[in-house]
Parts: sequence; structure tokens; C-alpha cells
Amino acid sequence: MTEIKEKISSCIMERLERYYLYIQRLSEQGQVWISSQELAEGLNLTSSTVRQDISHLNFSGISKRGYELVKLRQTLRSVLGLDTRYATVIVGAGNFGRALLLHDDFREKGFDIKAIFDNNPKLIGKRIESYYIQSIDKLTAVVKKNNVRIGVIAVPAKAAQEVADKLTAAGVNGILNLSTANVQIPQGKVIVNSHIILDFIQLAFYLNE
Amino acid sequence: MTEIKEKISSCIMERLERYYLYIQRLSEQGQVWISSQELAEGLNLTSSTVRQDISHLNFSGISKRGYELVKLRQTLRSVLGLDTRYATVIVGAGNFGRALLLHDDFREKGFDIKAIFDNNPKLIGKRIESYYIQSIDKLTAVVKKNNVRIGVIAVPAKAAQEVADKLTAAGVNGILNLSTANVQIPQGKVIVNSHIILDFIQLAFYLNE
DNA sequence: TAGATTGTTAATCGATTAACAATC
DNA sequence: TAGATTGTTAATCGATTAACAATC
Repeated sequence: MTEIKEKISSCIMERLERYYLYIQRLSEQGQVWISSQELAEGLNLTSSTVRQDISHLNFSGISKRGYELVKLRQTLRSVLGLDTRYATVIVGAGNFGRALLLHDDFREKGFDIKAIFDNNPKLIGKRIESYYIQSIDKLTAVVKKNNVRIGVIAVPAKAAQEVADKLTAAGVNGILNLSTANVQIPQGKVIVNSHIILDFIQLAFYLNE
Repeated sequence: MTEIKEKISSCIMERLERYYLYIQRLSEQGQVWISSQELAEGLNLTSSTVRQDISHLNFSGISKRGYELVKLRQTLRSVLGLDTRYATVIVGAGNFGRALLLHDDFREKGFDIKAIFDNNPKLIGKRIESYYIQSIDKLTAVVKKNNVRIGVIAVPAKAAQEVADKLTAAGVNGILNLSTANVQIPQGKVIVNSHIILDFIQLAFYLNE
């Protein structure tokens, strides 16, 4: 598995994710086989790229038929690391934090949200469906108890670094940073930045072309 | 300007956005000059890449000092298309739609949210701060009246294509798709996909390396 | 068998980096 | 002037595409 991962650049990985979501949907609809051509058309790629990507996975298709959806999906799940579950916490109980908390898609894909934290005394103790907003002081205890691996930063940019420090100190290995801050983390930890404003700006750019 | 844009691949553009946000923050803190080296360190790039990127902008630095922050920021704003405002609507008044609606950052960057729509009769007419959730039937009228250029799809995947069709038919030019659906749009229109689940999956991948 | 589609090699294309002369 | 940093050219590196033999 490690050898497979080494061949996968971040560029290929991003496509693998899209294959996974696309295939998932087709297989729910009952489709059984898919050709590199069809996958390429669905995702705006060339069939050559698709075949190259899949060749990195130790997975084989069959001439004249293509790839077996269910098996390809399982291979992708395993390569992407989606056959384990990830205990997750959210820091920041603002609108985005709450929206994430209530979004079923994450649980379904393997991300179990264990708790949500805030440092605003007015919010602490408030209930959001089955969750109670907890004081950030409880973070370390919750992380340890639940073996939390992922922490989501859903606080304003200026508080982001502090939250990241608390999360990594508590033992979280991966951070999803929703703030626009440029957060620094210790070696060996992983951070993925997700700034929706960047997507708006991208749209602005293309609208002026 | 068009000639500048032609030189900018999507790859460079994504970095330009990050320069913009980073520089914005530094200039708020009162910094006046920045070197390619400093910018590179802040964003995990090489100074060579930074200089190459900036050289595409018809913008010059000064030897021994670097780039003047305020001017570079203005250039980036203009190249990225951020010196106009974008009337925007949100379709889908679920948790994400609401979170976006209430997020100040967008207005500040030039995206004016004019209205939020839903097709759920229980939600229509409900108030969210200064907005009232409107029936999707009102979409076309609102788009025309406000010269709306951007539509955000914040509905479940299975309704996404239908919403996209309505948005483009109403005259919107750009779509930000938050659902995981693979939405097709007419030639000449622009779509940017933003699927937060992909960022979670990315994290899962890197956590297993 | 004939035709279609994979898997893989080699060619092309583009992005990143290195290096250094020009400049402040 | 000496040293630092830009701007730019050329080299390297990696990703995408084309092409086609192997296979079903």
C-alpha cells in the first residue's frame, strides 16, 4: 500500500477523489462497468489520463468492458484511506461549525464528529441537536478519550493559529482549516486548507475572461 | 488586461489568490515592502516561483527592497477581477446556505448576497437576519432585477442540476457548486466546484501516509 | 474473427527551479 | 562601492497526451 501511495502525486490524488465520488453515484444507480472513456467524459478528462491514473492503483480493467465499478470503488476507498473511521472534532460553533456538525455526508464517508467547541461563554452548554457546545478547555480530554484524529478549525482567522496549537498539543494528527489564516503546524502533522472565499475569487477571475 | 489573463494558468491563478490574501493581512498590519523570499516562505513556495508569477502581472518590484505591498495588492485585485462587485444569490436555505449568507467575508471581498431561495414551503417566508427565504419561483425576477452574476448551489446533490439549469436560464453567468453533484452547464457559463468532503478525504489520504 | 478497450511506452507539453546578469 | 534582490533565461522536472501492441 505504501508503495502505491508513493506513486500518487497530489495532482493524481485529487482526481482519484473525484473518480471515487463519481463512481459511487453510478454504482448506486446500478451501473456495473465503466470505461476509461466514460469516466473521462463525466469528469472532463482524457481517457488516457484516466487509464494512467488507474494504472497506479494495482487495479486492472478488462479489455472491451472497462473497469468493474464496485471493485474500483473499493480500491479507491482503500487507497484514499476511507476504510477506517476518523474521530473528528470541530472548534468554533459559528454558522460554519454548526453547518458542518449537521451535515450527514461526513459521517457517511467515515468522519465521526465527536464534539464541537467554542470559547464564547454565551454558547457553551447550548445544544445543537444531539450535541452540546463545550468549552475549549475540554478539548484535550475529549481528544484523548475519543482518539480524535482530525480537528476542524472553524473560528475567525485571528484565532486560528491558537486553535491549531491546542489541537496539535491535544494529539490531533490532521487539521482541516476553514479560516483564511496561514496556520503553521509541527512537523509530522497534516493540514489541509479549505477557504471557500478562494472559490468565489476564482469565479470572479473566470467571469472577467 | 486580457493579454495578462491569457498568460495565467489556473495553477498560477490559485497562487495569486493566496498572495492576495496573505498580502492583504500583512498590509493591514502596516508592512510596506515584501521580498519574493518572504512571500515564498509564508506560503511554502520558492522565491523563484513567486518572481515568475509576479512577472506575469506587468508589475515591477525594486531590487534590494522587494515589492510594494499596497501596489501589488491593487494589481492582484485587478487581475483577479476583484475591483467590481458581484451580485450573488444562494439557492438552498439549509445549514450551509445560511452559513454563507451570514458570513461577512464575502461582502467585504465584493460578493453581495442579494437573496436566498428554497423550495421547501416550510422555509419560504422565514426570516434569516435581514433576509427572507424566497420561493425558487422568484429566482428569475430577482436575478434580472439585481443583475445577479453569481449563483451558489447549496442544495443536495440530486437537486443540483435542476438548480443549475434554473440559474443559467435566469441569466446568471457563474455558478459556485457546493453540492457533490457533477453539474453540466451551457457553453460560455462558468462553474467552480467546491466540495468540502474532498478536503476531508484529502486529509484521510495524508493521514495514512 | 473483428472490433473495442485496456495497459504501457514514448512524445509532448507545461510548470517549477536554478542560475545569473541587471539593478538598486 | 558592496551586497542584496529583482527579472529573465535556460534547465529540469513532472504531468498529460498520443499512439499502439496486447487482450478480451
